[in-house]
Amino acid sequence: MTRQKACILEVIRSDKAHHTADEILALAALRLPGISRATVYNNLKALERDKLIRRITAEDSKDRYDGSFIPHGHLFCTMCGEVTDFDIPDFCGMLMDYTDGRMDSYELKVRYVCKKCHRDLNN
Amino acid sequence: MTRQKACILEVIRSDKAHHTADEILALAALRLPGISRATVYNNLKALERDKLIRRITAEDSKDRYDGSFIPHGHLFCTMCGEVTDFDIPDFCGMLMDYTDGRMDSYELKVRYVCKKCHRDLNN
DNA sequence: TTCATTGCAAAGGGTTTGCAGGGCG
DNA sequence: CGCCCTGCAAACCCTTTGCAATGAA
Repeated sequence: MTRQKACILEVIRSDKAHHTADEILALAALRLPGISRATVYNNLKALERDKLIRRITAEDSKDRYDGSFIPHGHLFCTMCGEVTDFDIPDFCGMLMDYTDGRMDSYELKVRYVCKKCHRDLNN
Repeated sequence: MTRQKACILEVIRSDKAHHTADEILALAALRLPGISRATVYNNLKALERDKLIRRITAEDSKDRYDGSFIPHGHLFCTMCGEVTDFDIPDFCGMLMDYTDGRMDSYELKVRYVCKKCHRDLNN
């Protein structure tokens, strides 16, 4: 665990946002000026492999990183863009059953209309 | 609807596999020799916009395309990269319940080790 | 005719890699 | 001494774009 790796992990964990590699580089550079892009990518890969962070493949082809180790999905409101965490009790267990225990991880995105926007629609 | 566009759509629909743009180019070229990479990408984008195909953002950064309209998730083998359709009975209904009927669509990716790769691991 | 579409090649953009220098056991 | 990590730059690879030629309506 080098200073760089610790810093990158800290950056990802200290913020609920799901940052891109580039954003992580910029944030890490505030504390460790001179940290290089390659180091960020190296460590993101290593941290993901060690299950300390999760990679989210977004729509725009830039990967994003999530420091939460608790599996959960995301609700995307198609009207206001709000993103909410989303949990189905024992969804992991269900997927484990479906894959005969061969599941590694999952990613669930649900596009919907949030309560507030739905209410606004009916006014 | 040009010959090229029809051919690309036909290639995607005539096969359950989730092909990459490159594979689609190769398959389309069997029928329309000389079809260009740019044309394939142009049409994939147009077809996705018109909801005639679905784009799947895979782990390896190559996008894949799916001609099926029926909602379903995808299993990604972390070893061989194969992508398979995946259906949880009434998953849509379940998400509808969770969102009070406000769900629009969902995307479910499950990383796992496929049967074949799992068998190979144990030999 | 008219204008979107094609095909070619070059550019783009995120990610990965080769390699020399450095840090730590 | 050995090994892994860093940082830099160049390479990679998939995808997009600029532009002249083509073809569908």
